[in-house]
Amino acid sequence: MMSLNSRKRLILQAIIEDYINTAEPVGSRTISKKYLTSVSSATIRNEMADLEEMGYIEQPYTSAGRIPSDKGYRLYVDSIMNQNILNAKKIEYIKKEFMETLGEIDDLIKHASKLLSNMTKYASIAMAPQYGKTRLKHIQLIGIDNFNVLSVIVTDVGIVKNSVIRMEESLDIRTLDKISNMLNDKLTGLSLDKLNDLDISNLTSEVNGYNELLIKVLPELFQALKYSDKIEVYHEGAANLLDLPEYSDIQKAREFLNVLDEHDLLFEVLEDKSEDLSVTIGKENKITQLKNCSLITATYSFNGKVIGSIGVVGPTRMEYSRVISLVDCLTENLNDILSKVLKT
Amino acid sequence: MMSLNSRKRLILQAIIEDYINTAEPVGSRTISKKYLTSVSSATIRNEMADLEEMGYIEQPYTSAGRIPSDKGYRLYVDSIMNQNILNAKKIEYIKKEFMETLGEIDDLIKHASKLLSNMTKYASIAMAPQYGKTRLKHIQLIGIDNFNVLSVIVTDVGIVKNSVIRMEESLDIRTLDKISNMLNDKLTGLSLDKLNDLDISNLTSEVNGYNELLIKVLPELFQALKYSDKIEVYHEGAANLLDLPEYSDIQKAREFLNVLDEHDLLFEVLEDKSEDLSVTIGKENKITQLKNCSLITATYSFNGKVIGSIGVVGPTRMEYSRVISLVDCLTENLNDILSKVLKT
DNA sequence: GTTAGCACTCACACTCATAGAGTGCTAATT
DNA sequence: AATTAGCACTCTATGAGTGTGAGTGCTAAC
Repeated sequence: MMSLNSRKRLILQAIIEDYINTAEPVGSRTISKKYLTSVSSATIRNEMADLEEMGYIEQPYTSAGRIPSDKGYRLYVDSIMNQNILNAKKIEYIKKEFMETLGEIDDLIKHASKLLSNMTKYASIAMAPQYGKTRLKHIQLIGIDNFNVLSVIVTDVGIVKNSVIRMEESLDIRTLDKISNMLNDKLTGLSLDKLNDLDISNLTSEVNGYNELLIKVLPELFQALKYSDKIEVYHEGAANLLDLPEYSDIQKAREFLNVLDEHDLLFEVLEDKSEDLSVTIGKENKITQLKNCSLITATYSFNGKVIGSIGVVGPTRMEYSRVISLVDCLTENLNDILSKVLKT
Repeated sequence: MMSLNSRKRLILQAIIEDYINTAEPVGSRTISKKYLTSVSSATIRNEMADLEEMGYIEQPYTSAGRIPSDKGYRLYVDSIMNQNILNAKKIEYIKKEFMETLGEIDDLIKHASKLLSNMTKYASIAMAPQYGKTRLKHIQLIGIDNFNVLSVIVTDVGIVKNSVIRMEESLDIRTLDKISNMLNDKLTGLSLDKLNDLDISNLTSEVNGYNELLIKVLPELFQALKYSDKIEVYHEGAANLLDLPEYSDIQKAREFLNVLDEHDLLFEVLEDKSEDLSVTIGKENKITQLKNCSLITATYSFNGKVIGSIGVVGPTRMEYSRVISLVDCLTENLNDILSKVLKT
């Protein structure tokens, strides 16, 4: 019976790591010379034939070396590879970068994304906080002048969209405050998603005479909130991938870049990640255009609640160990900063 | 004496337009067959030799056809090409797309950028409104809870950054209103750029006891405003360019994509455009990495004041006429919407 | 001033041979 | 029974050599 004994695992590891470095199919001689010097290439060949039969490696064409299959990478990531230990300098660097970022969460995430692509040399993708899942903390209507009202919505993770509402009738400060207070009373603590489903008419009874604001304007505002969640997806460092031989074929490069420009697809990819850190390899991806790619994503949270995710996209021939440790360290810092910045 | 007679101009036009379509050097026979059927190829050859001597066209190598030089394109754009007339459907389409956009200016610009790259099939770049040049209309401090103050800054073109400020000391609503009012009195009408240079200490005398807010927090806030102007540069449709033969060389593609990821560079490019509509061809670009590209940009304004710009980047072999008319139509609509949405 | 004719140039596509890396199998070795 | 040496075989990548065709510049005729 053919089993995945420890030598086979060593060989698989050797193949994967060599392939990750060189992007060239790995031959038996290379392994016997560079990795398992005590064994002859003939022996390695036999083992490789077995590994191929088991589906962990494949041959691009007859009499070429072997390259890892998605299944091979999966085994590697799950139980073969060594954990990469980030050196202190890098950790320090990440910390420092984060400390220097000022501004809102959005900026923080953008910065993190840029940092990630710079450090990994792959592309990074990120979604801004999904406010839908956060709770309303404060809503305030502010009169700017006679006919313009500014609405500001604050959630437990910070500020969200806010917009200027143009009114037909003029409202004085006193009235606006009154309405604000009423809205705060009724709505604070609700998740923004719920605001959408809310029956506004319940509220109107209490503040009569300002129907325009309540019935026409607010629902629109809430709708805009929902919409804005979807478009806040970024990517950075796409150009990095063009250096890799995987994308020396323009056609492939183009296909990949197209995915990055489709915010809907990216959103889909990032949205359904619930684990802390997730590795998706090649065909495991639901998105067809990403079947040649691997994704390493992590979620970031606030108040114990996941509010978004960020990650790295690259070819399946990715430096998993290195990237995982980077993503891990980065999100740790990110979460840290978030909890500090947003602390109530 | 060699002069740029009207036949030479026709030939130059033929060369440029054929080259724009095919990306292949254009030969004398092609021109005599497709464009100037009444003249023989030999004559065309003579004229082409002249055009080359004058610097309007060049030969990639001996005995190849001719391609336009930057100088040739320049002449073409300035005084040869026919103005493209957009068909009604396209105009309608642009109008419709704009009508359906809701949300803030930023979203509007992003949408416009996307629209532009989709319609032109080149890449588009855009900068969000430069608030620095706009005037403060309203500033408001809102207490969210005991230790968090939300500051909102409204300008004459809409909303800008606003941020939650965490305070050491608790401030009640009354106090915040008092400070808000004071700030409004003093600051309304100033351009945001000026806020930075402002001597805060002037203000403190009037509201004693709240030094933390005024001296420590506000300057930081203003600083953040300045910073945020720079990073709001987008690009869309980079992948479009990969379809062009100009970028079949990965190296070139990579170089170009890098520029797009460098927000500082893009900012620089977009910032110094003051004309209504500007065409920059090849080496006319200051940015070295764009010396092979042409740029067609336009500014958008509000209240007669230019607040940002948006444009198209592509190879020098660009469909100038078509793109110019699109950019023109688009910014016209954009300005239109802006003036309606923001009308006070 | 224009055109036909012609020799010349050069990139590109194509073929073909060779080298080299790697395999799988068999037989010998441990 | 597991390992290894040896060998024939396969397939790609590389580079040289060749032919083709588009295009030119020049000259001489119209």
